[in-house]
Amino acid sequence: MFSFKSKAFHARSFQSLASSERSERAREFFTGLLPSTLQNLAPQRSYFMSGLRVRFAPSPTGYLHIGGARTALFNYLLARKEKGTFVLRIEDTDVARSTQESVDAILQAMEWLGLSYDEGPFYQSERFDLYRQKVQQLLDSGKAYRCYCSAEELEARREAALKEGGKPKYDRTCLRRTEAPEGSPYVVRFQVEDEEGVTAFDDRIKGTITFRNDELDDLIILRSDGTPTYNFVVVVDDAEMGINLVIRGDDHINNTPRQILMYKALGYPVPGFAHVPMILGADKTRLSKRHGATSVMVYREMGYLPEAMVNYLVRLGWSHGDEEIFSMSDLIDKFTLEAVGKSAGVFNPEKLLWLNAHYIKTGDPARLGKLLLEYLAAEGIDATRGPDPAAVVVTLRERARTMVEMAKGAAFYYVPEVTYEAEAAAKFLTEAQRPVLESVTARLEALETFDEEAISQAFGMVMEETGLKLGKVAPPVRVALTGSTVSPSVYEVIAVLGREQTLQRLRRAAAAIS
RNA sequence: GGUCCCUUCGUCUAGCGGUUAGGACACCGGCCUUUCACGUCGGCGACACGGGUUCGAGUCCCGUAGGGAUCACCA
Repeated sequence: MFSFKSKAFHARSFQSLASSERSERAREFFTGLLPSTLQNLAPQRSYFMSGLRVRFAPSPTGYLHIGGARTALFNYLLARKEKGTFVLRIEDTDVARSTQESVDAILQAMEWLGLSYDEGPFYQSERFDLYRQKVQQLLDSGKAYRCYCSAEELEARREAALKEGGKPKYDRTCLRRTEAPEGSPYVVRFQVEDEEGVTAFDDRIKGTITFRNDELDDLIILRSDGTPTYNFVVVVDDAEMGINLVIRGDDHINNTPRQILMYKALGYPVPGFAHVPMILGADKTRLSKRHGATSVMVYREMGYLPEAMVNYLVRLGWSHGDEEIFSMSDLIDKFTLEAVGKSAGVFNPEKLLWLNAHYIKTGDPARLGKLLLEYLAAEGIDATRGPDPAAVVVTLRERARTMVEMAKGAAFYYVPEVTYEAEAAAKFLTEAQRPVLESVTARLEALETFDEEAISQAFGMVMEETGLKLGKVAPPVRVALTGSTVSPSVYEVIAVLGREQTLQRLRRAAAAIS
């Protein structure tokens, strides 16, 4: 079983936990599952978990986007499948660009998707003491050195090197420096040793990847303002938090060899790596705002269900034979890194929409009914009075692909007075149709039970009486009840609306003909 | 430009030396039908290219081309 090496981390982890109500809740949840004698072990980690420790480490500089969500999902799925531990860490070492709003947005999006974590969220901004200590360790052991070159100098040298066709690599001016300039600002660089050698790792998705060490730069690990940089803290934290498999976007492949060198220099075991391919836009470039919505929470606003998003995201780059539909528990059962593809995938909103329609069609009407209320409210419709939302969902679920579409389609049920579409009224609310409306009104009024079966029979009698086919009877009724020529089946609409509303709308329509 | 990664229908993918190269989304058409949908049946449509290895390559190897990522005191 894993044990924490660093006292500093031990103390700080509790500090972070205490700062987060969410992780308190997670802790209580797991604690409740344990025998009372073991409960005081629970805060650190649950005893029934396996050794796998993975993490999601977003940078809080914006909302949770599609790509990040998929990375988080893969981590989550593998942790749950292997009964491992899923750690959430907030990478906010760039204090200027990080915001609490972004942290909240990311947490909210993960909750919406159903991605729960076991430890964290840990904030790197609260762990600077640890990082400085580790920088000092490297300095003391001669594996890092101070560099006094200014950012402007470096930039100039980089450009010069590039212009001559050379590599924009740090020239190690300060490694050879014998006398440190008194009081000058400096950064700390990690020294890449063994320049003749290679650094290789066996990526769980991509296979073996090898880099020549002389391609690697002496990267900056501590800025002149004393704050550490990403490539360093990610190593320290992943090691200190006992992460043994790093699942992240493949834009990090190029960072991996120097991170491995730092693990070794700090005396840490090197974790496994799994680099998941990027998500591209339709033009095959990295997904960005100009490709449309990339924030997962914007999809919620657009009426998407979280299970559709999860299902779509996982199938983008992963497959299980010919299967397309996966619930979260299916995925926890079936997900493997071996079945993750190597190549980047194009984000296809059409397929997401199809999946969303599927989950609307098959979802629990009571749950969707509650959701519908929220989307109706967003449309400015008060649905506190009127038909049961669950019944409304049943009439609309086969013709709405998003909850927003459903809300628009459901509006007529709840408006106090239907607005007739001009063309619909002109065609179906005319003197010629008045007898039909009156006959339907009379038959429905006489009904003892008001269900679809009885309603259907009533229409049968109307057709007999008037000698008209349903194709002539239904349209004026539809317009009278919904204001539109497009709606669910009129029988369903009548049943859901109820006798009182139906008759009232029928009479109003007949009266409107004049 | 250097380095690294990738390459089966428009898109997501199945395939793990022998298949009429399968499925899904999208698109087109038929059927169903009280509107719109749903559903259902069918159609269109791919192994980037060139060399090898092999009795036999989408599958293995090497090139080429194309695409992507990365080269910061961002993460």
